[in-house]
Amino acid sequence: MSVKNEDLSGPSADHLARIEQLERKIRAANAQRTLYGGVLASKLGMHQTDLECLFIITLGDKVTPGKLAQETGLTTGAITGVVDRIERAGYIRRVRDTNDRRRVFLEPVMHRIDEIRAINRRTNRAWIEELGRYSEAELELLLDFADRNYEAAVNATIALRQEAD
Amino acid sequence: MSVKNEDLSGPSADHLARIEQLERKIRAANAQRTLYGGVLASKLGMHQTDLECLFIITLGDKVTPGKLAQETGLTTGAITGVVDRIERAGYIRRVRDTNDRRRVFLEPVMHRIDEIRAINRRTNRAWIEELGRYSEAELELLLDFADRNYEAAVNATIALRQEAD
DNA sequence: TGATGATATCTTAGTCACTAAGATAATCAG
DNA sequence: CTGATTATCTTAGTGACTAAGATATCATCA
Repeated sequence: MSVKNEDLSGPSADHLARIEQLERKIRAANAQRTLYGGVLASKLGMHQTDLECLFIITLGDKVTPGKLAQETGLTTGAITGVVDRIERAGYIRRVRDTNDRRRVFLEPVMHRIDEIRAINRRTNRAWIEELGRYSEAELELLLDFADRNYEAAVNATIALRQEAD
Repeated sequence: MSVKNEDLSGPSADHLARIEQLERKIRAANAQRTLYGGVLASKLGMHQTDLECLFIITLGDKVTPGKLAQETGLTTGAITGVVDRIERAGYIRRVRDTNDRRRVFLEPVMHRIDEIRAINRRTNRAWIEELGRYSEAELELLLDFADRNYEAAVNATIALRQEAD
């Protein structure tokens, strides 16, 4: 990331306004993506939470119910229900860990998950094309930004949890 | 946005891999921001949905319960409950539209909302600082990207809704 | 003006995903 | 072996949500 500072008095008011605008736009985009997730879930006959959990399962390696609970902030009891429904729908399988038989791995059933990906590719065709037009350098900036945004969110969550009530 | 295409055979495999990586990171950041919203909401003694609705109310101008229902995808019945709770907590006031007395404007109580913003500023101090280091050109790119992402999400949602079941 | 349909919000009844607490079972430490 | 810890599941109860309909206001037009 390049650094610029026209003067030493910190960001200008105009600059600050743009930053706030950026935050609002990101939140608006997030909200819209969340809405899309809800529509997609109901189209698939599943709950939004379940679809989000399924996404986490497909991202991570050897995800367990406990890890799902951590990452989503849901209780382990709720996760049992989530996993039950996703498994019954055929998107994952529970596989006992042979090393530690208390644990369960949530193994994605890829050919079923590809069905969902196919829908996403179809409805996001134009967007994927737009992304393809970004240069390597631009993608680099966006990737770095997304990374920082993620880290900032993690840190903000930790900070908030630690604040005295 | 600049356009680059090293060859005419479309994006390279490497380029495509980066795009997918970008999408995953954005989703991960979103999920983490959502989680933060949940923690913040519970800290404030409110529901996550209510906090999200409050955000929409503060963004838009003269937001009505009906518009809230549209933007969130919730039923008007659910929105009545949301608005009841936010109003009872003192963050908004119901104000009847004098022109069309069926309608209700949800008027944010700014000094109460500033309390929430103060928390966000506190927990996101480092992130805000990081944002301040981006150049105007970089911010421009990020803003444009967020815009496109939002539009793409809107279009994807419409496309998905229109697909035959 | 008065009747008809459309629109905005609220109400009601019922459902089910969620939480909190605890049960179960496996692992680990001494 | 014994007690403490960890991972998952179970159970009971709650309340946010949906679906359907009530209520009130507005718009249209004969």
